[in-house]
Amino acid sequence: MDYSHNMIRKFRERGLKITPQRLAIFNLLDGNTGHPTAEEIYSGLKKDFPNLSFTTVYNILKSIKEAGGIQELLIERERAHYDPDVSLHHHIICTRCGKLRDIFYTNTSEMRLPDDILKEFSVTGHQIHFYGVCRACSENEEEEEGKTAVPREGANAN
Amino acid sequence: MDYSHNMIRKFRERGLKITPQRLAIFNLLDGNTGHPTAEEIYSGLKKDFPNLSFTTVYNILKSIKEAGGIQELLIERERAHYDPDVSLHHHIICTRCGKLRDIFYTNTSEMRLPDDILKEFSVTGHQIHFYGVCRACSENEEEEEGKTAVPREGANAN
DNA sequence: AACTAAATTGCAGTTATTACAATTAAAGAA
DNA sequence: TTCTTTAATTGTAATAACTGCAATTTAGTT
Ligand SMILES: [Mn+2]
Ligand SMILES: [Mn+2]
Ligand SMILES: [Zn+2]
Ligand SMILES: [Zn+2]
Repeated sequence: MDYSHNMIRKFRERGLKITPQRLAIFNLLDGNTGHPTAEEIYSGLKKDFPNLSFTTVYNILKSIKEAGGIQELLIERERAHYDPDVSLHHHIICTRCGKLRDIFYTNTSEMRLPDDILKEFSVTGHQIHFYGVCRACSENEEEEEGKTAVPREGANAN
Repeated sequence: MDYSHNMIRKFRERGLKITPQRLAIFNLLDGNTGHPTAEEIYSGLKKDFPNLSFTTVYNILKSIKEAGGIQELLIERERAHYDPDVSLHHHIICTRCGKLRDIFYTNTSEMRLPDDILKEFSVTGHQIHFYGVCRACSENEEEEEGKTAVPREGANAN
């Protein structure tokens, strides 16, 4: 609710119109910690907007991003995930099943970049992505391995 | 040279054959700090292997990655970049032109993850990506803006 | 109610990556 | 060296996420 109102305000400030599709996406994103993909957002709205276009979803996400209302997570090759929480936090994804979780990181060691980088780039943001294998996936794997080989402990490299 | 020999050894250990295409990719990657894409690797070898297949490039990159010889950088939506330097360092990319640079980060504040994450995931790695606008691009932008509006200082958000 | 610029829609592209079957070739044995 | 086996490479077709664009609709204003 709060998120939606903020976005409405931001969109108005930017001279963008408030359409039902935009409102619906604001509402879908509001408090959403699931890091949805464009496809998931599209599916989520399809019931209420039977002839919603994918193009519209992409357009709206682009506008929201430009207004600072989401971050686009480039954490897996196949597709982008969208996160309405633009505060400082990191993410971890299971490279087997794609399970994606927030990491609210306490160790606030300020990212101080080397001077030559700061001279060459005007930095706008950063993302920290962790990769791993989740419980469920490593247990499944053990089972499958078990048929032919000796099961190992959960730790294995990417 | 050293990189190639290591990769040859690693491939042998894993029972993989040493083919001319594989050798050529090892050599292309050896000491390569340019973070090439699959397409750039393909083009780089095309002179020596006129009927090299893209599939081969992707297959070989996959094998090298599985052998720990490269990291795949998922830093921009469009394509993956490959980095034969698998030691701890970060990257920054210009969101306008795609210029991609290493950041050798000194501040070694050990990434200590929250316990609930460590309980749920067996972590295999992480990547830190910075986004920004490079000198050349922000200067170009000023020029273009200058035609209609007042030029600003270099700092602008994504 | 009428107007107009902007948003949405429906498709048709684009592009990186993957799947797969047929051909070729590396590596080890004879 | 030649033979054999098995994996690697090739060529091509498929996939899937995203983008471009022209036509239609609509939000916001008068
Ligand atoms: Mn998040
Ligand atoms: Mn690098
Ligand atoms: Zn998993
Ligand atoms: Zn640039």
